[in-house]
Amino acid sequence: MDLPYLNLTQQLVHKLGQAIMQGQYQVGKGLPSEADLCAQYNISRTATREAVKMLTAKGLISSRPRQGIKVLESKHWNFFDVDVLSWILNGQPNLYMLRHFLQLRLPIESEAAYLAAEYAEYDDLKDIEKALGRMKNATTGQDDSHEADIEFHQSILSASQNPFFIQLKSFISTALQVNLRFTNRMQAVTMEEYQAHVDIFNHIKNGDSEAAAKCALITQRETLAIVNEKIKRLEQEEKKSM
Amino acid sequence: MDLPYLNLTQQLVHKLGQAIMQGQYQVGKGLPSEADLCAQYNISRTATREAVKMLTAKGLISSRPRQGIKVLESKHWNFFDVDVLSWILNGQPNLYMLRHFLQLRLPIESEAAYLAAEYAEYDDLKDIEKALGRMKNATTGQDDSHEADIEFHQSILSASQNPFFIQLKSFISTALQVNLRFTNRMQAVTMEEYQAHVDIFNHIKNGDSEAAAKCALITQRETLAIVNEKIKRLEQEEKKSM
DNA sequence: AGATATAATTTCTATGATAAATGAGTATTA
DNA sequence: TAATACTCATTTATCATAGAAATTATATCT
Repeated sequence: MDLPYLNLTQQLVHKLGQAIMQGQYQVGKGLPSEADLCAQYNISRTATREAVKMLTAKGLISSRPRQGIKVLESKHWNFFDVDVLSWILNGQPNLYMLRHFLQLRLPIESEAAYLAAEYAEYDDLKDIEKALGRMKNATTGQDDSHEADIEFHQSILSASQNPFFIQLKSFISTALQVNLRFTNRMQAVTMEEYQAHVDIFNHIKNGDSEAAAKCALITQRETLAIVNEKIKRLEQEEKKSM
Repeated sequence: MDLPYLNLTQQLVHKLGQAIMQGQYQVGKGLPSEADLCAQYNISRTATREAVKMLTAKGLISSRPRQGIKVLESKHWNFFDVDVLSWILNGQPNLYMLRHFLQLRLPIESEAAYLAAEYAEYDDLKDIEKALGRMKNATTGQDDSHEADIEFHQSILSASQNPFFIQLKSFISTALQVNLRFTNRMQAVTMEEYQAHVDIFNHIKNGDSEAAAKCALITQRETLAIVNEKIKRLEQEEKKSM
């Protein structure tokens, strides 16, 4: 694997980030002081402080004289930061989290399709088409269905020509990986799913923004309905066992 | 004003952040080296390095030995970070940026209304109602229309019970301020606008998620249409003058 | 009781020194 | 000549130490 070299500061950033997401340090309560962190992780104050600053920049903690280092409330966390997101997912992903993801993806991707229909350029359409090709191959097991799926969604976000949607590419990509963890296998793309994606592409190509958005919305609402159903069953079981 | 105390590190973070957004340092090209920054801003290496780390955490720059400090491509920037966003807006807001904002707000706020209709709790409804009250007063000039508007949108995001939507509150709030800068005055809320908001609230209260979403969507599409029209006219004028 | 001063704790800032990573240029070798 | 290995200069990364500043708790005084 092409794992990048991480310097001490970044190592600590990741360790602390994960520790926070695993609930190792409670919200509002303090982390160890600067000096204690140095001792615990056996690194210099410089590196420790820089790590703290990076986590501060991501909205996870605050650090002030006398008060020490505190975990902030989750509403301050930058969920759209790829690091933060991955720490959360590696921490304690659950069905509720998955639902939250889907609830956000649903409107975003639908509107991205809408915008793509209006603003997509030639190269964007080529990219979407390419992803569709991979997806078709995945129906017969000739390509990785998961990768193809991600590529399709990303290409539509790119086609929106909107920097905010483009920024969300990494967010969506990460979100799709959680999805995978729950579905938990290399499921082949069904012919139905493939067809739904083809439909979206055609609407985009024809510049029919309303149809593209609607089509994308329906697909996602179905996925969300499945998760909601799962949660419902889960909650009923919990109720029974009480 | 209650401007918070900013330490040297954070001061530099803001200065550099704004400088980058104003295009003072070109993407791909390097910023001054660590040592030069110290000299230019007359602060220690410690503070300088920590500022660089914070900007790195926000995706604006990268810093490596020998290579120095470089501005990353904008696709790496964390647009959803409030600091980054405000730097962008203070940098060079324009109609295209405003359109990008609206394009994102549109699906988000619509779906937030949908979710609010499904998941809002008693207190959430109270908050929305309170914001509506302020908005009504704003129609007769008895309250600040801008503040009331922001409060309304925020309360709906909160009611969604989804942490991602809740995180977007600060984003939306900042975005609304750009909007204000373009409309550029304390316009009173019209009775029509107020009524549209009341409708959304009623749908949420009745748990009619589809209607709530649709209602919110329509309002926003209208706003967006106005901006699109403005841009169109602007582009035609530019064409003429060439 | 309330205002004011003092003290203790923790981060913030500054500085100096050394290590490590990186890339370019140079020499070496097949 | 081309590929490889080596050296060197540059820049950030890390460590260590010292003092300043901010914040809170406590004690003191009126």
